Amino acid sequence: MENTDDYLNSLRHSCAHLLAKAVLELYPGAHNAIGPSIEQGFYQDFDMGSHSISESDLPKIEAKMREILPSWTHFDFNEVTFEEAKKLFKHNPYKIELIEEFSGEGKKLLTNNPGNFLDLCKMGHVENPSKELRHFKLLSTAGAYWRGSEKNKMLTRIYGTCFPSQKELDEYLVQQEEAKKRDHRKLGKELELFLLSPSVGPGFPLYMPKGFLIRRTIEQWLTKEKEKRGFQFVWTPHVAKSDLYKQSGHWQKYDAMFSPMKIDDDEYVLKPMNCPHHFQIYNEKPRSYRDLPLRIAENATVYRFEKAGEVNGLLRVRALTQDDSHLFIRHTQIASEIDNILDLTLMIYETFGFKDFKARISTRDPKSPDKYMGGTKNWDDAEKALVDAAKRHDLPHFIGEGEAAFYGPKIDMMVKDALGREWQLTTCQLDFVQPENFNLSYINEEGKSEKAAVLHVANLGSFDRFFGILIEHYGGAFPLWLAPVQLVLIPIAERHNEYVQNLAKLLREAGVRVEVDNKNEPMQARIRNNTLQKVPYMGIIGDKEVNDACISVRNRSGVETKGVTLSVFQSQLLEEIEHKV
RNA sequence: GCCUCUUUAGCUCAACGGCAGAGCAGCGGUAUCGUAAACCGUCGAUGUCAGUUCAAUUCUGACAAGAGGCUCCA
Repeated sequence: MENTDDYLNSLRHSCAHLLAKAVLELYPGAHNAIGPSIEQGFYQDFDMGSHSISESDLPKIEAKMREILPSWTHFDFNEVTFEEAKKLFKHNPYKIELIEEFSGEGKKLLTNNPGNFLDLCKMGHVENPSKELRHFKLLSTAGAYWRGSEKNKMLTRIYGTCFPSQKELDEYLVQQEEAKKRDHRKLGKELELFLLSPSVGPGFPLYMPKGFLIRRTIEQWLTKEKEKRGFQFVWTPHVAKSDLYKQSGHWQKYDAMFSPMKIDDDEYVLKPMNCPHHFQIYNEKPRSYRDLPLRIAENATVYRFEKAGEVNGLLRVRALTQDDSHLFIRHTQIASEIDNILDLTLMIYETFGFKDFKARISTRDPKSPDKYMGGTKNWDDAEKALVDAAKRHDLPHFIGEGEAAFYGPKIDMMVKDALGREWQLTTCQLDFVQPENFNLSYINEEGKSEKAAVLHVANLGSFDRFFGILIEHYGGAFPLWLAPVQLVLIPIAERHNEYVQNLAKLLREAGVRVEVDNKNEPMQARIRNNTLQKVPYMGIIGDKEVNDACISVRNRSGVETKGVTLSVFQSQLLEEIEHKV
């Protein structure tokens, strides 16, 4: 596995060099910046000088690459000195910046040359590009800031991919096309789940009846599961005084708040998070150690000023509803509470059949320890607690060094959408700072006041993003317990209507979401329509069913079961709903 | 916010510097049918605002909305 990954990386990194050469030949004056191999292919950044390129130029560039390729029989490597390197790349300001940086870090400076194109480069190439690099395709262009910083110049990035064989390349491209069909924005429209209306505003999704039914079903189920685990639910308003966020520090540190508004003589904001509200509830009376852990939960809508270019379907919105909770705990309870949170999270993921996820544990940046508040001992313990918890739960995890918030480390679950982009769902953050800011304390066994620790937890993350991911995960074919319409009854002819209506009433009373499709269309058309709507079950009713008091069942995959007894059918449905499969 | 691209009917797509065309959906009929599309009729559109032009949906610009992307560092 390791070896094939290495080879794929070499292949793609080599291909990025080929792309650089082709673009530089076609567009004199352009400079290549960096061109790494990435998970699904590679990219190469360019400063295009006075030129600009778009996706319509890709075929031309690809043709140039194929023209150059036969002359690339091997890469020549050389180690060069700082002075040599600066001389060799004097025309390219990006390479010069890299040379100076690498040299400053004491790294070796390496160049490669496949024959006619000298580039600064780390190692990792194929042996014979002319033979191995044949199965590539340029995919898209994009703007990308030099080194990812908005302060730098925006470069032109070209994305492409490369595989060892044409078959693998073709399979990848087909798979990408298939993935687009699962896009939650497309399915959301086709299945009438949610709406993004320009009149309401970008990032402010509206849930249609079917979408809201699914969301509410998840919400009700999760609320029950949390109550079983000792969470107490609250409700807090969507607007609060700015001063509240000044006290929490968000006003100073958090950049996604909407502009404040004035009410009477005070300044108010739409709430971007619920923590300070829940802290008010905690502080409403003196707390005893016997009250802890105190678990306050809220399915709370918050408002965040996400950048216009970042807003994306349901995955990044400006009005989102978190399944938020704040756990007020003693420091000795950290490990066990994190265990409980991970247990619940894994139970949720298992219920929905999520398998491809990993945990990211965000820790301090060892280079700048002064950035963090809360005491070294606390941090050491907390980071260890998170890693230990991940290990205890056999979670695939990695450390995000330097990614912790200033107030504490955290553990997040990362999942991928249909197009392979990674999103954070679950988050569990330890916090030692807000207890200081808000004096969140309790009286211990000895009658003395101690500071609580706070765990900020959102198990789904937000209902919105989770729903978006869920739509793509199921490709719109929701399991029975979530399906907005669980069963459609299709009478073959008008004379079967009465039987069907009675049956619908019966099943509805038993708790099944059932509809009757008696539109003036042939049965085949109605089967097709409901299949396209991904209704889990259709019940076909004709003379035979009416006479035998039974039902003919067809599922959305086309599997038919004829002559099913009504009582058997009903209990099968109810059982499937109960088991959430 | 920035880069590139996109915007024609509810949906999917066509055409064109000179009357905007179809399928599906909707609506009105006819047909009442055995497991993924019955038939006939009918309604309906060039994102917004400017500019160029005899003429703009088409060309140009601004705005709006949408898509992909913005360190998985030589």
